[in-house]
Amino acid sequence: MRLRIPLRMPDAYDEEGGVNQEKRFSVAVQRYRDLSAGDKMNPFAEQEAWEDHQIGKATLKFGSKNKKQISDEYQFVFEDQIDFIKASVMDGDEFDDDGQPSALLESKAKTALEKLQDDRKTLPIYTYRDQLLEAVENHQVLVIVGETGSGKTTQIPQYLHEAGYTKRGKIGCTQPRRVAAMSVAARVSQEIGVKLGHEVGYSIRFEDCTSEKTVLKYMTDGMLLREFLGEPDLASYSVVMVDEAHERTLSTDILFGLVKDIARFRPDLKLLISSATLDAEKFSDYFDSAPIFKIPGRRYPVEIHYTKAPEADYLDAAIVTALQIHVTQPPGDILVFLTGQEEIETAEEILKHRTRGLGTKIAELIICPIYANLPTELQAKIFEATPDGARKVVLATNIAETSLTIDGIKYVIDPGFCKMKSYNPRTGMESLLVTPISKASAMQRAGRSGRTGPGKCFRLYTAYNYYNDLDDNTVPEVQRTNLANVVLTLKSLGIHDLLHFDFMDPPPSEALLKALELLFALSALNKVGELTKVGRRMAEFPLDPMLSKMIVASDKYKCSDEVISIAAMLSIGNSIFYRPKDKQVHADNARLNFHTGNVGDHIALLKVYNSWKETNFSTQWCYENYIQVRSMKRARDIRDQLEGLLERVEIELVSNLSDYETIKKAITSGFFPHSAKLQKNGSYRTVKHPQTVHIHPSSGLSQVLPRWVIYHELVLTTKEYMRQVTELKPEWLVEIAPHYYQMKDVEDSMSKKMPRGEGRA
DNA sequence: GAGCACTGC
Repeated sequence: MRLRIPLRMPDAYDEEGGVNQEKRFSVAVQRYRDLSAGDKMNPFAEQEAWEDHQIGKATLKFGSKNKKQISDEYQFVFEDQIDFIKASVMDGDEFDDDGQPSALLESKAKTALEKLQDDRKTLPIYTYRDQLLEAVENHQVLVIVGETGSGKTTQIPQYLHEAGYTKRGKIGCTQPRRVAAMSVAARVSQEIGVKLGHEVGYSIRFEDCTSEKTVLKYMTDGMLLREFLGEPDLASYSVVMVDEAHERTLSTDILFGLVKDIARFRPDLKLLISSATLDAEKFSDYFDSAPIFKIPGRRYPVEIHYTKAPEADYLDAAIVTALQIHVTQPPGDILVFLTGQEEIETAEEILKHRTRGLGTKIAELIICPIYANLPTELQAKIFEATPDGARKVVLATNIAETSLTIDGIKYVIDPGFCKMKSYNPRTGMESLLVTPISKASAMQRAGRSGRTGPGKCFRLYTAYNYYNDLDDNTVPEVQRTNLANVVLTLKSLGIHDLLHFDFMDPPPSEALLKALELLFALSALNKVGELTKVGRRMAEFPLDPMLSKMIVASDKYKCSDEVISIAAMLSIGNSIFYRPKDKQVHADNARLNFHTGNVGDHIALLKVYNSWKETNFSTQWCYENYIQVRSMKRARDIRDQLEGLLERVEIELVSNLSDYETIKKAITSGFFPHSAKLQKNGSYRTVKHPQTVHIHPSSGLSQVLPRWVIYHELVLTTKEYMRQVTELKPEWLVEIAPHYYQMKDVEDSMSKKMPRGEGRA
């Protein structure tokens, strides 16, 4: 694949300054000019063909005589406008029946409502309202292809409501993201003129904004999956719409199999599968040749530019292209897709350095990094309006592909890579790899430049690369993840033959078998693969099975209070400690405070949580200890939810902070399959499926090297690492999991040969 | 003595 040559260091430009830069620009401009002037290849052809295809199909099927004029001021954004959500809720209050509405307020509300109703009629989908209702009437399952801006998400549930479908039950509409579920529900409640949470509501984790009255329910796909557990036939729903199905989230894929199944014995249930991409045929095939209903979108044209030859270093090419756009192109902000935090920081430094070298020769370039782990207050910068005469360049991860929308972007630079998680079921190891993106993803990125006006996308790869090297679609998550939790969920829905579960794209059978094997080891399944009582209790928790088992076991060890805190901290992953480049020593010292006594990483996490709690959840405390506030708040939410669930599985909330050993035994009850033993050379060997691993350097035990450890997870980075490690007494393994370990597994043959100074902490 | 794409329950 592509080679990365070392970046030219900024120093190299010190002496030559602007002159050199100008040379570079003209060369870079030429690269594109050659292409766009060339007659062999039309850089817009792909986009045009695609749009023709989209509009052509709709025209063909339904005729174009009623097609509405596209309105230029149309720019309603569905997703992730946190500011928008807040505004919407405040607008919604205008319709509140809060006692004594003034005459002025009433007339204002009426006008606003009328305007909203007028707006609804300008949406592309409005033209197809009657045909759509007819299609839903005549078919149980319908695949809907609708571009962003078609209005499908807000309008289809309303049309069905108006047509009377809510008399027989709720209409549920799933979204892959929480913010989308909230903001769409807010918008629809405004359009109908009801208070959010009454007739129109949303349901996401930690927040159920619905009531008895609710008939239009927007929700995350994961939330509908949890609802299946309490209502396996979805009896309270008359319609289920799975929106953004092309994103193929893990939950969406599981929902597909489940709704397809219940549709067979519930002929009254209507199913809408809504996707924004060209692979509608695949969805149709999966749902027994369901008809496809196409609705044209509404967006601005985007010019696509490719490089003439492959770029050896995409980061350098991206920086050059950004500067080139800045000096040659009309006003409009730039969005650059990079793979991760480190790359973004590097790009930021180089860009700053190069523009500084140019002095006043060019307009101001405002550089805005954005990635999920960037502290919230720094993220806000990308939403600030660009001052006149200046230009903004946003350096983003994939977060900007679907999760957030930035106004004013006119240019997109797409190097063609992203970081993707993969899972090896044989070793149980996860890794994050820089991988070429798919064509679908490239289209999505390009579209980010055409939201508020015509845009341009510069792809840092060739047209040949695009057509021949990129996959059509991203490998669905279900095929590259640990399935332990999926299998537990399906088992608790009474689905036994998982190897024949009707997945649209089946995961490797090895991954399913690995999950089954684990659940059996955890005593969640019996020998014939049925859920045990332990398994049913575990399924109540929205956690990975080993964490759930650890909580169930904490009942016996009388330390559920501590264990749910540890589970919450572990389940938020690797983003608790904040380690800025310029204060690494301080950050590391702060972290060491929680490791005194070599208690292990699990107990250290417990100490972090409890210390924060003692400060009454102080933000300041987090800053002082280099801890991410957002992660801690999330841990608190999860912990609260887990505490609520304890009652459901009849576990008493008991605290036993004085005895770390019992806490560690509870942890071992869930994580005994993850045990490892120290080798002579300081590495470890996993006990059950032997492989060589190491304690991650961020662990409090990385210098201590206990003889026996249990670990939370294995990750493959530069080495095979165990992340989150705690010391273990080998006899616990036989005591806690006699079905899994025998004495010979845990006999300590190396006690005589232990290196000096190492061994038990 | 390393490295944290992005969601979701």
